[in-house]
Amino acid sequence: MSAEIPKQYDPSSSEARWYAYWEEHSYFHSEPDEREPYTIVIPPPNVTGVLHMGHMLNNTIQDVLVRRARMTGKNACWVPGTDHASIATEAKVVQRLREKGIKKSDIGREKFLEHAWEWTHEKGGIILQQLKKLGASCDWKRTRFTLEEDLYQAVIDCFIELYDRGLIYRGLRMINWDPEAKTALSDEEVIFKEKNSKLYHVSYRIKGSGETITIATTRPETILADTAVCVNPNDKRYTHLIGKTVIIPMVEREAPVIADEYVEMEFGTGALKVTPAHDPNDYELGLKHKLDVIDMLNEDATLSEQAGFYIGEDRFKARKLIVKDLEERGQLVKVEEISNKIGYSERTDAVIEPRLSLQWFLKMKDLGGPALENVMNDTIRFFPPKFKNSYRHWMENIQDWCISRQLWWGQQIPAWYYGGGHDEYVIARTVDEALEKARTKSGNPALDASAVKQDEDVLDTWFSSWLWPITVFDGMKDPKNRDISYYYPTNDLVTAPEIMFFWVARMIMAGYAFRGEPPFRNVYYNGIVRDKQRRKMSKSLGNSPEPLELIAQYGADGTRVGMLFAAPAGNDLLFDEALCEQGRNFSNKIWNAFRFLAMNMEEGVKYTPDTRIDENSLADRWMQSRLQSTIRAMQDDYEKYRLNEALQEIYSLVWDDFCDWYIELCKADIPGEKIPKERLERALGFFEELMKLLHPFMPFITEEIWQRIRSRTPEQALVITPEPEFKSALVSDEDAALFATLQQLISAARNIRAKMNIGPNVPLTMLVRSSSDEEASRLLANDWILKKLQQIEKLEIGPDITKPGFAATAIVQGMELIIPLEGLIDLGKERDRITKEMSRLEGFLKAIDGKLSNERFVQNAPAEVVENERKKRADALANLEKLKESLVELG
RNA sequence: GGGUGGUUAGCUCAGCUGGUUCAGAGCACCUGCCUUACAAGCAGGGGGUCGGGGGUUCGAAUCCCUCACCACCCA
Repeated sequence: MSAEIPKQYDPSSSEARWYAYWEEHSYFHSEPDEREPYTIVIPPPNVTGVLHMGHMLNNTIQDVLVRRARMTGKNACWVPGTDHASIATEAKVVQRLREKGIKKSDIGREKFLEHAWEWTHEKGGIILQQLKKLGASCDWKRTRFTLEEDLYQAVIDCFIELYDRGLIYRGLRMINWDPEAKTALSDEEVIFKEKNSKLYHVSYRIKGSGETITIATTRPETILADTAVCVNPNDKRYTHLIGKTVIIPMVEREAPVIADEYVEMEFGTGALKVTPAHDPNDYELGLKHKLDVIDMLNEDATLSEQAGFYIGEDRFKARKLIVKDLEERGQLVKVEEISNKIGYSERTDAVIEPRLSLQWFLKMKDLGGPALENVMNDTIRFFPPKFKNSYRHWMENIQDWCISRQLWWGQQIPAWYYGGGHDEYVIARTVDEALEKARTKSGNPALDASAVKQDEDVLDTWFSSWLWPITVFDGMKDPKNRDISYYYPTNDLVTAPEIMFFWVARMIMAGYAFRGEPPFRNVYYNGIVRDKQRRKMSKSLGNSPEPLELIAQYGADGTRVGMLFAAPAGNDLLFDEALCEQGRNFSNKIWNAFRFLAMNMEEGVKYTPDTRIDENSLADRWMQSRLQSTIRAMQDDYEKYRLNEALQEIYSLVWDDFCDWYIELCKADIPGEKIPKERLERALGFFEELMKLLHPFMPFITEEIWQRIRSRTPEQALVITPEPEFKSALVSDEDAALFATLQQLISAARNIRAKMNIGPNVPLTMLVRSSSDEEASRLLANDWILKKLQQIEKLEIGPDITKPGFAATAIVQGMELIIPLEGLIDLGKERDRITKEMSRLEGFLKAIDGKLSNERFVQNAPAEVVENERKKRADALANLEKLKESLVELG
């Protein structure tokens, strides 16, 4: 097995092979059993989407959690799936049809949906295939889609249930209108962006006097729908005008001047035009002051008949036109440059138009109660907890949720109209049921099927994905089934903070509303992936690397490590390919560690990795102790969801401790000879433990090596191997300290070599003046470690070492390391080195003396602290003395 | 405008309830090395008055106030 192992690790072949092997043996599939469940539901990506960096990070984290849970003996179940992304998908289908010259309205609902399904089947699920490349250990047999039959029905059931509870109503309200997609949006789907705008000052005539009042507006075209002018009652400038009548420019309509404290006196002119149909605040004012409502916009944001002017023109065109006309009429006072926030559609990026519209709403107040309480009391924990604040803020100011969308791609609202009246509808699953209900409600038994017509609109996609943790286990259809009883509540949810309100909050509401239990126990918010300039990575900016190319270049393991290295929970990730490179380098390091051990195997000999150490070897005891401390630290990190720190722990254990020290000490004494069998087996034993700890982060290379170390049955695959147990008895601080002393002596010797230009192969004399005989004997008992890692011709350790005149010295743990420099050595350099060290110590001493000479410190600080300062002082003084001597001896 | 979080080495960050050389890690950088696996490597090294100011305390990166700046969320 020794000869053919390549010098560089090639991830491509092993990744495909091991993923296929895992799938073939169904390691990722879960069925309820007597074990404790561990469940994650994936945040469903858009069915027609492709993998981007955000998905990479999000799913890497989930995979680490799931794989780790699987290795701690839990019945791990990670449910994958996609959502139908109502607006985004419909927009794409509409566009595709347009390219073929087909208009949505021409082909009708049924045909349109055929096209949508076609598109979905064509593009759908690609993203899930991409996740496999990343190594995601999802239970693919459980893959769900929010628009498949069962989940469709679940959403309808949910709607009906909430309607029956009196939580859903149909109402005329101010909503966010997307004129591009021609649909209503929820508040959460509106993105506010800071823009440079113009503030137009327009003067309105006061009826029956020569006076005018000047208002300021950013949307002058809406003047056409003004029905009042409002001032602050405390504003002395305008008091005399309150109750008077103004003439609205252009349309010459009369409207009252009203007073309301809502108006900010400082903004603009302090006088506000009121357009109840086209601004949410104005709408509220309109209700309060019983103003007329004039709707001047069509659904595509062109001006309607109601406007009176510019009919049929786009709103932005109309804006230009009215500004010109006002100017000509002398009513445009001035134009000011300002910056303000403008709402855009999250999906189509169209400027949102506030619009009065008849829509379906869900009352949020009652649903929000338990959802708020159980996050605040940590029944559901947030990582990092700082997000609890914004969650609370949102929850406490929650508005009713507009759940209807003027789209076809989605669950059609189960409302049936039998007349034009506001109240003439029924809620029903089928046309027959609707008819029956309609007959009862209308008192007209003669109604026939042609008289009832289902609502054309569909429900917000989030109105299906808020049920996701329930519906993936068919918990709406069959609330007591085996799966939902076993897997629900799920354990962890991993998602981006951006969708905390869209999705997380609503899932929590649904969880309590339909199951009386939270949907999950913990929410881990991963950061947003940004580029080095902190810009969010996006397709449109073109600043995002292609995920699959990263995987091809650095391997899935390398890419995962690269992402996680930079991803503390809740902090944004500044992605840099160099991190993936580091991950790839780590893969290669592991590979070569294995390669080295494999090269030391004798042909035809069977090696059995051994986790029992050689009790007589300090190196073994130290490595064991380090391993155990790391196991403990990683457990702690996992509990706190500090995955990047867990990764750092194992990275450092593998690279710094195992490769740089342990393997070095394992090497055969004579170059070219093989490592003795038992020693090699112990190294392999450690190596196996490391592979277990590393597996959740780097699943592929660890499985590859695991399977190469010995041949395994499918039951012995690493993916289902229990992670190492922590055994506190095996942690030895004493061994760790002794080994650390030896490491420092070696480092000090290397330092001297480097400073003095002494090559690594030049044999040295090492003299160590210890503080006691015991210390000397402890070190001497392990002198092989020094000799193994340094070319030493003579080694002496003891309290009575005498120092030759020409020698370099270093202080290690209060001991003096002396290296005689009889050869060609630069005395000046050594003198510089010592002088530098002395001045460092003097500075240190000065700080301590400052403390100790402060009487109040000595009196008030705890005795141990004072004592410790005294000891530090004594140590520093002693070290300084030794260095002084050395300096004298150098002449 | 309201809220939240942040400002520590060139970059990204850790540093919990003040006191162990507590000023750290990784990357980058500099120097020297193809030393029995790995140059995608090995060894060694330099670098920060912890955003400014003030306060509490014997003692502050850590607690309080204030200012500046940045980011995010909400209106």
